[in-house]
Amino acid sequence: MFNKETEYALRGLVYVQVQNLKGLKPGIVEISQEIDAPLFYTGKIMQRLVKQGFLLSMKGKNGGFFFDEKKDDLPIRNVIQAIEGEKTYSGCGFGLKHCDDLRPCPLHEQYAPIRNSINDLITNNTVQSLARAFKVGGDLLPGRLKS
Amino acid sequence: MFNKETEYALRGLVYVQVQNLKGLKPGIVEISQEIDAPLFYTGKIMQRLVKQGFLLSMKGKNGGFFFDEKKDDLPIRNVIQAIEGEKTYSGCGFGLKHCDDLRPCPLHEQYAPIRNSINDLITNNTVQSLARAFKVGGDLLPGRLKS
DNA sequence: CTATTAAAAGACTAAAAGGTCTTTTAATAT
DNA sequence: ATATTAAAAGACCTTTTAGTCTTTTAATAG
Repeated sequence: MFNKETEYALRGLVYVQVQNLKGLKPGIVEISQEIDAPLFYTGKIMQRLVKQGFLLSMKGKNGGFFFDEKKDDLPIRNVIQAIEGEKTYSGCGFGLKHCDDLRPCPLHEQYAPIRNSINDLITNNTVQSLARAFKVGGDLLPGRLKS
Repeated sequence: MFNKETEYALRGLVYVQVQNLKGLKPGIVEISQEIDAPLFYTGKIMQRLVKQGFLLSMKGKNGGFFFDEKKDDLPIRNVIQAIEGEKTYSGCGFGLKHCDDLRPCPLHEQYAPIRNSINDLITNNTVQSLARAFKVGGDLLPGRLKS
């Protein structure tokens, strides 16, 4: 569904938020292990996300990644778009530039509602709501974010 | 939705079938122009499709690509799978290896029905049904397969 | 103040996807 | 038979995605 970078980014962000809820600021080594992603690649990705303003980080002892609690919840759509670009889930299912309700490609009628559902899904789910969803029965199952 | 090769393959196959219905066997130059794809890349892709048995071709004068009318209609799923592999539209939306109804990832409940719809779409639509769908009001609109 | 810790920066490599081009093979019209 | 046409084969190139690693910067605990 998503490319690798997006996958790692989403899993990383959700893991950070899960730990933040416990008052912890995880670092790259911990994050990469828990989300089952390559160490250095995870580092690069998390750093890009900080530069893009999705979350904060601190260097040095007791450093790590964390969310600014004053900010609104972060829809995963924002992350996906920042990584994969504007085109995501807006194009024609058949790859035609000109395809709409007036001049539909043969797949349009069937694909349009699917595309809408995907858009709803990535708009309505946030890093925070997903992190909360991992707490089934009040406790986070270990290793759940591993691929 | 699909990668470039799959897009070109599907558009190419539908174009061939549209022309076949008119008793014609288009060649690579014509196909690549009509589906708005790179000439040599289109050639390579069409040739792979022939080697995989999806359609037939003839060399030399009056040569070109065409479908074996004795064969069943070709679901686009078969083409997609041959190009993109088995994994297509079967994985977890969140990229987790272990994600099912029993141990769902936070997106599972929302993504599962979408994935099912996509699977239905690619199973039920065939190259032949799409080619017929392009004939709106009995006549094929020109340039409709251009991207 | 300094050793340690951990993120930031950025150079580099590998693999896959996307695309180009030339040469060879085969069909057929003349 | 042969010139012409068009697919087949396959070598190459470019870009993007994925991943690795080293060096630098900054925070803080002692």
